[in-house]
Amino acid sequence: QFVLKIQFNITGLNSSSNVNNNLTNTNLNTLPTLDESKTNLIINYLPQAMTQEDLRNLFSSIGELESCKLIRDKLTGQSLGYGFVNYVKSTDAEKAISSLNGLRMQQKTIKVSYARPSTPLIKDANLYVSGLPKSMTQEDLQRIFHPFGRIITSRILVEPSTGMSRGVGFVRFDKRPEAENAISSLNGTIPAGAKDPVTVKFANNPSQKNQQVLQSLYAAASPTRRLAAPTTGPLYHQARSFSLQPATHLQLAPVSSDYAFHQMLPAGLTTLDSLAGITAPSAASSSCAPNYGICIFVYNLSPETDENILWQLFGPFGAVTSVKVIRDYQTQKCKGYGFVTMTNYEEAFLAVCSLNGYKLGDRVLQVSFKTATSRLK
DNA sequence: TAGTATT
Repeated sequence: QFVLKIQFNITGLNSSSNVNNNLTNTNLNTLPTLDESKTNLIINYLPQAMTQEDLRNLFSSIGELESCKLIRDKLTGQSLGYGFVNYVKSTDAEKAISSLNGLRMQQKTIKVSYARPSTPLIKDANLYVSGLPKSMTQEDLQRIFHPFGRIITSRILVEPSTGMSRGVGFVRFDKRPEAENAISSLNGTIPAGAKDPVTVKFANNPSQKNQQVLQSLYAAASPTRRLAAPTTGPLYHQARSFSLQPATHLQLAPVSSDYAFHQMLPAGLTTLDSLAGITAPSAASSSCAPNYGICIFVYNLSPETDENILWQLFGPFGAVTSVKVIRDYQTQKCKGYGFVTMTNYEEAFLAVCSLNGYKLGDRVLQVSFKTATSRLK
């Protein structure tokens, strides 16, 4: 959006050769959305379950919003844990930073800061660093990397129980070329005082993580009931035919259109609702407050189940708008069931078909569209 | 030897 507006102004300049400079500057300065540097905020480390509406509610308590967007994985619909909030007034943006940065929500501490102007150069500038001496601190890490550019974030991962360094960390640079230079200069080098060389490489991005989730779920599936992933290729086809395929057939590809989905329906059936044994409510009549969507009932979950498990199970099948683990009020342990709301009927259908009977740990899940009696089971 | 910051 930013780039387009700049080009528009350049075009304007070119098309009028006798343009008055003062007038042009005035035009630039009065375009309200041209300079978002003082109104547009990036919100990081959001809790997984936080929705765009939650984000809007929280930040609009400070002042009027021009826009609000939670960033989600394109494939799974899961929150990527960050979003953007653009205020109408820069004073409100300032207020949001001072009052909401560092706010603790669930297990996270959110970060509120000005969003950098979006350019292709700031993408993929995050480095994964391993082989660090256990004694190295975040400050040491910054000292080593700072000659190569502006560091946006850095972190050393620690063992949660002991707080000891795990010898790995991340360094995010402002610009991709800075990260590239750091790799060229630092990868394979031995830090002062250390014994072993460090490995410096680009960090995996979220879509690669999703592939890992899919693969681990697939690998964990019981031999008698393999998990089908909602993608094109052999695996997707496998889901349709409910047949077993060797694990080596696992292939991940962009989510297909549903062109072939109906091909798997038994002869004579033209709608999903008519499938025997499936009591699927229509999208319009099924809801899981407070989110509109198709609600799915998941039964036989272990007491340790948390929301992340439901996101990971259902996210690969398509857009998931909410998950809920029903917990015992006293112990806060899962009571054995939960609900998942999905946006698209066919993705929900495939998830139900694929996950019903799926072996999670030592339990066989029962997954069905939510009915009036789901809670009573 | 893996958390999640650019719409």
